[in-house]
Amino acid sequence: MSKARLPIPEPEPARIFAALGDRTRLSLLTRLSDGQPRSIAALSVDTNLTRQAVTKHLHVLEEAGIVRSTRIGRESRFTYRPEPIAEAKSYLDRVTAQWDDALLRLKHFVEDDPGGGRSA
Amino acid sequence: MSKARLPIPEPEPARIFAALGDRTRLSLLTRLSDGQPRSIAALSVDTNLTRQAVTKHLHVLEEAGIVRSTRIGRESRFTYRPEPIAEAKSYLDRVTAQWDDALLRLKHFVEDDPGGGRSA
DNA sequence: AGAAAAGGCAACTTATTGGTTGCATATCCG
DNA sequence: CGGATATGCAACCAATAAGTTGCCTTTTCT
Repeated sequence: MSKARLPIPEPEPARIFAALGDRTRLSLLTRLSDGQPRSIAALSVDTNLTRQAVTKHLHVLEEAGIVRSTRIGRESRFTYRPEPIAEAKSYLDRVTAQWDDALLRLKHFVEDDPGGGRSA
Repeated sequence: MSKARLPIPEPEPARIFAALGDRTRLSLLTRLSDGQPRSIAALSVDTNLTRQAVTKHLHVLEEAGIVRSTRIGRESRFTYRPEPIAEAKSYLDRVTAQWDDALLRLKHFVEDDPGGGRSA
């Protein structure tokens, strides 16, 4: 039994965040998140970078699972995939939840113990 | 009138995401997000990295505004700051919102035009 | 067929990152 | 005071990232 090949490697949060950690890639992301597939050429206009630079950024996004590429004729179309962004949000939600939980505990501690716990 | 100095540079989303794009820093973040300030030494135990490596990661988090450091006696305490994480979530929410919006438009388009818009 | 359009691939350069070691400084404590 | 604790600072190193240029292949379109 060989391990089933995953079509998409399900990248960990760190890889997703790293892919988002660049202005150019965030810009590409916001353009693609309207659901419209776009070619590299289309994504390269309105940028001062070369087509190859844009290509590299798109590959970074693709390896993070944030976009998918499909070759159609002579062009390759990049399409937004929502799952990794959802995973990133979920991760941040857990961080926030732990923080909120800590605040709540502190509040209860103070309220339930007006003396602040000091025995003196 | 000189521009008022911001105590914290209010980093852009890309910088925040970049700071989150590393396993070690995510690990430090989850430890600090319980609200407890910790010294560098305390954050360096349970890691195979050197203290200086941890220090560098903490500085990256600090420059992204995610933690704040305060020197107390001979040690510097790092404390979690929730604002940048909230900003990151808000950014991802906007991406998701645009995506959802696009899906909704598509749904309406299909429902309002059962012929798919093809005149032939 | 032949030019134009869209990409892929590879080599190369520069800057940044992640990590290390060594040493100096500041505190705390008995 | 003097040792242990906690950190800061600087130099240095290897790997990766960001971006470029040059060239070759595949499609389209007329």
